Amino acid sequence: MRIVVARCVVDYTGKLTAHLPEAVRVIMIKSDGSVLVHADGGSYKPLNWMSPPCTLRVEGDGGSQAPQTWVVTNKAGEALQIHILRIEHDDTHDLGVDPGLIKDGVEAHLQALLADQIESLGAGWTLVRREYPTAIGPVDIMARDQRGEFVAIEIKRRGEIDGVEQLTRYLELLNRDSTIAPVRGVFAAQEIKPQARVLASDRDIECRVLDYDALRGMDDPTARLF
Amino acid sequence: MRIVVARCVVDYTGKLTAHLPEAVRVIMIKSDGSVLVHADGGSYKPLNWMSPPCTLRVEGDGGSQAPQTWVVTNKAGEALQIHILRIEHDDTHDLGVDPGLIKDGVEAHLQALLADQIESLGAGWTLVRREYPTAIGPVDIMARDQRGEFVAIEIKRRGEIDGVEQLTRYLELLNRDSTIAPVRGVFAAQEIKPQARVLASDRDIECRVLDYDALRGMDDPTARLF
DNA sequence: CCGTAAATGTCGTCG
DNA sequence: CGACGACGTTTACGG
Repeated sequence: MRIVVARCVVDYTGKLTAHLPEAVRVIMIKSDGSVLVHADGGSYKPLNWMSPPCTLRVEGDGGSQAPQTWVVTNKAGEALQIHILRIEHDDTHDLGVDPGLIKDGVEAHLQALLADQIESLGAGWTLVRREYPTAIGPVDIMARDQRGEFVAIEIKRRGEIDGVEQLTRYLELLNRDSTIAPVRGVFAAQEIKPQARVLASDRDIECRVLDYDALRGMDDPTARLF
Repeated sequence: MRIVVARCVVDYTGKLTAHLPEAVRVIMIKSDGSVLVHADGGSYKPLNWMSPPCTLRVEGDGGSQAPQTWVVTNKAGEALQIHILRIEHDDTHDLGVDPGLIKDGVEAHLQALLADQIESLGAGWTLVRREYPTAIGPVDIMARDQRGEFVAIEIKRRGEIDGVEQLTRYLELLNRDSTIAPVRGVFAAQEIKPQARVLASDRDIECRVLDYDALRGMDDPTARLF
């Protein structure tokens, strides 16, 4: 990876047009050719960038410190032009291949925990299957209640309106199938936004707030991911 | 901004748990305290990060090159631990305040172009207004067709299911208003995904694919943003 | 500060 | 390779 600190002007043309006036910025050039232009603030998103695969070409190089333009292009015709006015720092490091990130705690894990502890939603409930397939996509969990009636469960970390819409579409479809109807819905999330709760209530969908730590505590500790 | 290249092990605990095994990575520490951990690949998203506002504390510093741990925390109780094993590079640069990004060509621009050329959707159509207000948010464009009936137009760069849901919510609300009902819907986007098209069709919403370049070409060139 | 919608979203997974 | 949904989404905008 090459790391350059330089006074520069940057222009992007592609999905949109963007322009950065003259200032000192950090330019990262990764070994796959991708380029990030960072300011000293904002969050992790660069001011401008080009994603791989792309190629970098140097124009008007009149010497190592002379003004020059770096042009990064890709197959889609997008272009990032970096006009270098003065280089303050320029260094290249060999980082090697990164071993990558190990994650835990996302929706998939919530789903696994809840499937293993389906009775936490109601006594006598049984698991039909996870990722229950339908024509418009899989239902997170299909279960049956103590009376044997089907329950479609949609799981989110944060429950918002679009999650209720998603579950509504599933329920509409599932209830056309006379072999399983009636199917009711449960919207389960670690946190449910008020507007989502209102919409769910309006559609007779039950909301359940999940306690991730409690589910983990009840879970078989040998099943830890790491 | 401080830029460090170091062999490190990184752990994040917060909204989830994440672990990065030992490797050489680039660590950016911005002046607002935020931290990014980048590998030499992937896209602009760091492997791990902490967004501002947050604070960095150094633990177990046994000398400038000795193993040490940087702990970045925020008010929400999230923590990023960076175990520094060996520093290959460490430099600080004063970038000053960035003048910021100037953008053009996003949905707002599509909306402006389409509002100016509303007849491209149908002969005799007239613009009622852009950002037509409703209780649940503004409709991108409200128009009337050649017969004077109202048409609510939702504009996206990429038309997906959630855009159709959004327009559906607007239409449901608008059609309760007897002074403008019936209101029909048009889903307009540069690109419309098949599933979105199916859902729109099911709800009697018309899909229209927008040609951005053609709309620009017809547009008054003096109206350029920059 | 909360809530919603947009994003050059990016990233995984699965067909 | 494209479609689809999740994301520690982040970010901008309005009430």
